Formats: sequence, structure tokens, C-alpha cells
Amino acid sequence: MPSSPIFPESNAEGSNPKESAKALPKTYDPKGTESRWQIAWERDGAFQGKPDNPGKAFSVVIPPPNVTGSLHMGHAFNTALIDTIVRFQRLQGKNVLCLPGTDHASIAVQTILEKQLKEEGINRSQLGRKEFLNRAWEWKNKSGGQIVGQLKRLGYSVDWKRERFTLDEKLSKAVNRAFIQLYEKGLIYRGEYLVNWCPASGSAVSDLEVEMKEVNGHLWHFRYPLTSGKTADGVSHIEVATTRPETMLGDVAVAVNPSDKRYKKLIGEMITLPLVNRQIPIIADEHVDKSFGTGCVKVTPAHDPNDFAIGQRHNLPQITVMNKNGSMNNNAGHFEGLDRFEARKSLVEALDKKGYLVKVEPYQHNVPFSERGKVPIEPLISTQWFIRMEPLATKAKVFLEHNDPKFIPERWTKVYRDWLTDIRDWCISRQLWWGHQIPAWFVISESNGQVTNKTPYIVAESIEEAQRKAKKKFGESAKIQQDEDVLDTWFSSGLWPFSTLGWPNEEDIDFKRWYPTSTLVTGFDIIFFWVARMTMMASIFTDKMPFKDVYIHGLVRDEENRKMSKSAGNGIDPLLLIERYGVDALRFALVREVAGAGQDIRLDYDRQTDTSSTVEASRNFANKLWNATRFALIHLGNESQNTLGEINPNALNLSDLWILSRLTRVNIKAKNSYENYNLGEVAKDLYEFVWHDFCDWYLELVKNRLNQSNESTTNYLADQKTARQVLAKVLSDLLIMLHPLMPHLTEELWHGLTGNPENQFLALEIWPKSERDYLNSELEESFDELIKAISVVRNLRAVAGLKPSQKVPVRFITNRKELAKTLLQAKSDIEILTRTKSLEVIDQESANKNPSTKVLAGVSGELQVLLPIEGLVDLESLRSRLEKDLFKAEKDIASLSERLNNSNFTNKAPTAVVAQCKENLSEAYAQAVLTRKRLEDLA
RNA sequence: GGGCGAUUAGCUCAGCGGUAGAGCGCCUGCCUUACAAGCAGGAUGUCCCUGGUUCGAACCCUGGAUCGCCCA
Repeated sequence: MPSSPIFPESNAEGSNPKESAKALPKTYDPKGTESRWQIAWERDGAFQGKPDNPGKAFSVVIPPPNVTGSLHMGHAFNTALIDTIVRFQRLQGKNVLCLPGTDHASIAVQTILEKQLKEEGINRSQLGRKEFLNRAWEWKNKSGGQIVGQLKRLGYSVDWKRERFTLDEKLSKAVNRAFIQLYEKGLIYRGEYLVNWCPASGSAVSDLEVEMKEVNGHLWHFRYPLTSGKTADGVSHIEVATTRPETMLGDVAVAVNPSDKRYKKLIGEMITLPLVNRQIPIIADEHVDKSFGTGCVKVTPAHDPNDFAIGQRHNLPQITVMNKNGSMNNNAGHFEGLDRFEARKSLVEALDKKGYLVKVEPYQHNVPFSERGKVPIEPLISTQWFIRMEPLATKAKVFLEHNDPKFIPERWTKVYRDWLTDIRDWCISRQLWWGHQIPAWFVISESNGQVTNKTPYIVAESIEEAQRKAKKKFGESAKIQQDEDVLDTWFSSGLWPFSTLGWPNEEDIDFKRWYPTSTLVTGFDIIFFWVARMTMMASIFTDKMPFKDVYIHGLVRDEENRKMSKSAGNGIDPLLLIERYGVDALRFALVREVAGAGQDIRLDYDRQTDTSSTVEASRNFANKLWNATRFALIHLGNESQNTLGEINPNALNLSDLWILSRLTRVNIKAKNSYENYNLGEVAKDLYEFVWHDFCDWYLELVKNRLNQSNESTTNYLADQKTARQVLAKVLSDLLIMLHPLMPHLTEELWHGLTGNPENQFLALEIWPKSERDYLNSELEESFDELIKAISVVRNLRAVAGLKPSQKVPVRFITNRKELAKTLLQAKSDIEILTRTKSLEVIDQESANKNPSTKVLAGVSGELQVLLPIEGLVDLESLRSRLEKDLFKAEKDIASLSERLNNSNFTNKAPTAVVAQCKENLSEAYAQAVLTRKRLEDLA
């Protein structure tokens, strides 16, 4: 741990606290602060889940990033949101667990390893499964999980002691158990179907891992000759159109729509398939689109999902013409061995040569791509394991009827429900080695030592159990062999919220304390992949939804509104921004941009300089808070909220009462917004409060009180004490409220402000009570008038071109007694904030009796502001200012009177609105009259 | 083809029935002992178009345009 105290000078004994606090750096430097607290939090186990602790449980499992991954903006965004929520709940006194981990990413890891092997000139089967897995673990332990370190860099308040990995022993057991239970419930089956085959990774993938991409391809038209030569009508061939000529070798029919008059008479005729010379029928099928190409489609059940369905309806054979690596197989005649795309070329050439090619058209169409392998999917018939999804989805939908889980924003509920309604079975086996090997054993002694589609199998917890079962069923000589394949990574991710908490041991203390979890926070792009699979799995295994709320956020897009992706190379590295601005600034910026929940956020970024004005603005805010605290420390000296004692409500002045009222308001609103996931709103409200209410007004006003030292009356000292008390209270409340958004900075400032020992963390504090007694709308309103009066003077000074150093006498004229009182009370404050002197506040009558000479000025509502004409530099600009005011007032009068003259409005609009309107009108009148007078004076 | 979202200041976005807002940028003046990563002041809008509902529409409802996403 770093040994340097937090605020070395201010804590040093015997030094003048005022002097030493001044020695604090003028600007906030995030680096030291961030690492200091990250180390301290982890060292002291600040975020370790303690099941025995009191408090209502609040738990979150983080979306486990891919173990091959490295931090990108999406992680940073997701983390910022989760950590904000989690830290807020901790401040509410909940017993919080936030559990991190990574998933094993079968395909991604395997791709990395196979690339390495290729460089060594070997492949994985030469290496053998055992050695391959050794290498995989070696890789994982060495290079995998760099993302974990990067997540720590974000200040993630998770329990690192409970970090999980989907291939951990316990989690693997959960996977086995889940598989077996699903199998036993009849929800898992094995069968031969057309699946999405990814030739690059040599494995089946699920529907969700297929991405449709629009490509510029071709539509080839071929002439298929009728076997009979010619029909009575003189038709000798039929023309088919296809985007995939290479599959014609596997054609088993040509289909037309039964209602298509062009081809009606040909239904039932036979065709001799060119090059192959196979005889195939012309069949009628409702699903053929008459308008596509020629209206005749070739039917290749073994290589196209639609054709597969036609084949099933018409009992057609399936002829597979490709190998699993995407090359042509021995059904492809002399095209055997060619890659599918080379085969396409040679086939078209061959057909052309023999006169079967009619034409080629450019054609834009959708091609399925393997999301991982980045190559076109090859639909292929193979034997795989599937989960029957319909019963699971049905169960999840029953929960959804009770809004369980609750989606935020709500509209995602429909997306989720629709997907559950239209669900298809999930192919869960992958022809890979890195992952959870399927707990099924083939009894190979029943099929000559080979695994075939007919080989019986046994699903069991372990090889011993499988052996036992096999012997029992097939006799002592039964020989078994485990299925080579592993499960889809998402299968284990689907168990994540409960497997990480101890399931299947439901007596596990973590499981009992923290399951079901409270909130899941994730991007909309994985609602199907992950969220829905978790809810379905949980419904079966735990009979509960795995989380109460699902907070769905958008994606971070780049400066040109493109989705950030590795392949496009347009990612913005969060670590660069953290390096430049600090992690709190990045987090605050990301959260602040997210007010419209679920909306994508666009991050402005300059790639030349690695700068972002959005993040910079947040960094500036951090610095503002730093300096506000620095100011407070200078004036608090050795005192803190604790040593200063309770605030005496009777001692509070106008600005104290105002800031405490505003503080209470912002406290209530912030808490409510945090609870309802309106995180962007909290960030904006607190920003506004800190910068404008607190720094621009309260601190400026409090300076006046704290800076004067020569008047040492008791009253004066008492007032200074009150000011310090309020200052300390507001700031310390603020630090707590801001902590979820800027954890490091607030933690640092908190210790400086309170003098708390390093191990008493702000992160573990309790949210400040909102003291409703301080709420005072009337007082806030009259304070607003004070602000307005000051602004008018400042504005006039600027317009008139007065030098900042020039102190002029100022006269306020108003007939409103309340306003006059407020202004008088704040006399010296106004003088300081407006750089004026000898402030007078009088009514019109006294002003008439005692006119000041050569004055001139402006008007705000029913307040006139007069400055001496001597020294005014720019009378012309002042005049045009007044003219502009007059114009505005007249415009207001016109529109307001029009409304008030409309009896429909006065009769139907709420009385409060009408009253407001009248008030505005009378103010506008007053303003117009007074402004005219001022203009006359000027003439 | 079905669904969802977006369209408001130069840029990024709030506002979602009561006379248009913030941050950044821009202009003017200030190194005023918390902060120049700052202070004070200022300028800037057919709230995409179209009808309609309403006393009143950026906001609600028709229809449309443009951009983006998801599903087929």
C-alpha cells in the first residue's frame, strides 16, 4: 500500500492548517488518488460479500466478459452503470454482493490456440485432446483474463475473492448437473438436422451466432432439361435461378408454386440434373415465391434450410456434397476436394461450357455469416445435441405475466416476450475441445467400436457412473467412450447467476443470502443470447427468475455514430481516456450521457489527439469539486463536521437556509433517480447543484463571511462558525451523493474533509438523511430574486463597459417590500458580488423625493437598477440594451393579453396557470413602463 | 415484409401539455488568494414535414420523410 497520507500537510501536527491546506495542489491529479483507493479498498476487503452482515440483500452478477477479451468502451460503460448502482445500494445500508468473473469463450480461445499450432505446423488432432487442453489452460493462466486487471482499473467495487470462471470446477459441476437434469426431463435430445456449420471453426453454431449480411452476389440462371425430352407444348427444359450454384450437385428436385400457371403442366415431370445426370422430379410447393427469379427453385435439402423443409414435406432424399471444412466431398464427382467457392466457379464454367448457363445477373442478397468465424455459414446436416426450448420459454413467460423480471426501459419486455414466443430449439453441441465436455458416453461396444447415429449412449455425472449404467444395461463387456464435443459457452453463461452462488448446492450460504439477484445490467444486444437463456435456465433449475430487474443499456457508438467493433477498427480505448482524464471523469461522462435510458450513446473523440470534450468536461467537474473542497479545507482548518457540532437552525442566514433547502431537494431527487435507474439524471442534477448552486453562489457568499477577520465581535464569530458548519455539512453530503459516480475522487476528498482514518471508507458510509425541515420554496424564490438582481447589475456593468476594478454606487428602486427587505439583508453580499458600493434600496416615492443625478440603468420586473452616469463608457450599447428589453416586454404583453382576453383560456385553463399568466402580464407592464422612463432619462 | 428507436442551438443531448434548456464550441471582458481544467457577461432555434385533438402542442393522435437497430 502507498504509505503517504492523503493530505499530508493538512494532517501534519503543529502546522498551520490554513497554510498547509493551501499547499494542496491547485488541480486534481487522478492518478495517485485512483490507485491509492483501489489498493486500499481491495486490501481491506471493502467490497467482500459477507453473508452474515445485516441489511437487506442486494446482489448483482456482472456480465462475464470473454476471457480472451480486452477492455473496450462497452465494458467501461457497462461497468460504470453497474458500479454506480451497486455503490448507491451500499450507501443505502444494503448487504451488497457484486460478483465478477469471465467466461471461457470456446471458439475464441480455440481460434487463438489453433493459430499458434498452425505456426508450429501441427493441428490439434496431432497434438491430442489432453495436450491441447494443457496448452489452453496455460494460455488462460498466462494471457487470459487481462480484462480482469483492466476492470480493476475502473474501480469496480466487486468481490474479487468470489471471482468466477465458467470452467471452474464448481461451475463445471453445475453445467454437468444442468445438462443431466434437462436430459432427464426430456428437454435435451440428440438428432440429425440441418445446422449452421461454421467451416472456419469446424463446429456447429446456434442460430443466434449467425449474422445476416447483405452482399453483392450473383443470380445464376440454369437450364435444367426435361428427362422426357419435350412435352406436348414443346417445352424441353425448365429454368432455375440460384445464388449458390455449387449446391446443385446435391439437388433432388425442382419446385414451383402450385398456383403458378406457367409451370402447372410440368409438375410431376422428371428432370435430368446436368453434369450429375440424376433424375429428379418437378414438385409443387406452396412456399415457392413465384416472383423470385424464374419462379422455379432447385431443391437442395442438405444445404439450405428452406429446401430442408421442402424435402421433409415431400419426403425427398438429402444429398450432402460438402465436407465439414467447406470443401466438396465425394458426392461432388470430379469437383471433389475443391473449396466451396472454387467449386462454384468451376461449376458455373462447366455448366456454361455445356450450354446450361442462361444468364448471370448481379444480385444483392443476405448471406448468413458465422459471427465468430467471419465466414459464410454452411448449412450442413449433422448429428448434434439440442435443447427443446418451447417448454422452457413457456415457463419463463409465466413469470413474465407478473412482470418478472422487470425490464428497464419497459419496452424491452416486448422484445424479450416476442423472442420467447417465437423460439426455436438450441443446438448446444460444439465440435471443439475447450469447454465443458458433454457428459454423455457412447456404448461403442454396441456398434463395432464406432460412434454412429445408432450408437446408444448414457448420460451420467461421471465416467464411473456411466460405466456402471452401461454395464447394467449392456452387460459386463460394455465399452464406453465419452462424446468428444463440448457445450456452447452460452450454456454455462445461462447458469451464471446461480452457478456462481453455489448452485446446485442450494444450501450454499451465498445462494441462500443472495439468490435471486437484484438487478442485471447489460446491453440490448445480448437479451437473447444471455438474458433470456438465464431466465429460462433459472425457471427450470431454481423455479425463480434469476434477477428482479433487468436494466438494459445501449451501445457506445463512435464519433460518426458507428457501432464500435474490433473488425471495423473504430474502437476507442477507454484506457487512453482514463490515462488522460482519470477514470472518474470517464465514468461520469458515460453515465451523464445516458439519461435517455436504453439509448445508444455517442462519444465524441478526436483520434488525432486522443481527446474527448465530453470526458474533458467531466474532468473539469472533478477539478471543480476538488477545488471547492480545497476552499473548504482552507477555511475549516482543523475543524470538521464532527468537531464543529450541531447546526443551530436559528443562526442560519438567508444563503445558509437557501443552500440547505436546495441540498435537501437534490438529496431527495438524487436518491429517487438512483433507485429508478435514472443515472444520467442524477449526474446532471448533482453537476448542476455542485457547480452552480454550491460553487457559484453559496461559496461566493460564504467567502464574504469567512474572509473578514478584524471584526471579532461574538456575533461575528458565531456566524463564521455557522458558515463553517453549513459548509462542512453540504460538502460532506455531496461527497456521499456523488460517490457512486466518482468513487475515487470523493473517497479522497472525504478523508481530507473528515479526517477519517484511511480504513473508514466513504464507500461504506450511509446516505445522508434528507432533512425536510430545511425545505423552503418561498425562501428559494426570494433567493432567486436576489440572484436576478445581482445578475442585472452585472449585466449592466458589462453592457455599459465598466471596468471590473471600478466600484460604483448603485441604487435599487422597488415598491415591493419583501424584495426590498431581501436586498437590504444581502447588502454587503451584493456589493461584493457586483463590485459596487454604497448600495441603496428605496421605493419609488423616496426616489422621487431624492432623485440622484445623472443616473441611468436597467429594469428587471419591478426592480429598477440605477448606476451613476459618470464613468459609463458605452451609453449606446446600454441604450440598445434597454430597447431590447422594452421590445421583449412589449412582445410579452401582447401575447399574454391575447391569452387572457380569450375567455376560453380563462374559463378552461387551470386557475394556477391563469394566475401565473396575470402575474407575468403585470410584471411585463411594469417592466415596459419603467424601461420607457429609463430610455427617456437617457435621451 | 414485421417490430422498435431517433429527428430540438454549430456539435452532443435533456425537456414530453402552460411564453424553448444544459454541456461543449463561439463572441466580449477579466490571472478578482478554491479553481484559467477558472470567473463574469453575451449571441444562437420554421423543436423533420403534415393534418388533427386542445383554451393552449416540441410534448398527445393521423399520415409521411430521413437515419439507425432488431427479427424474417
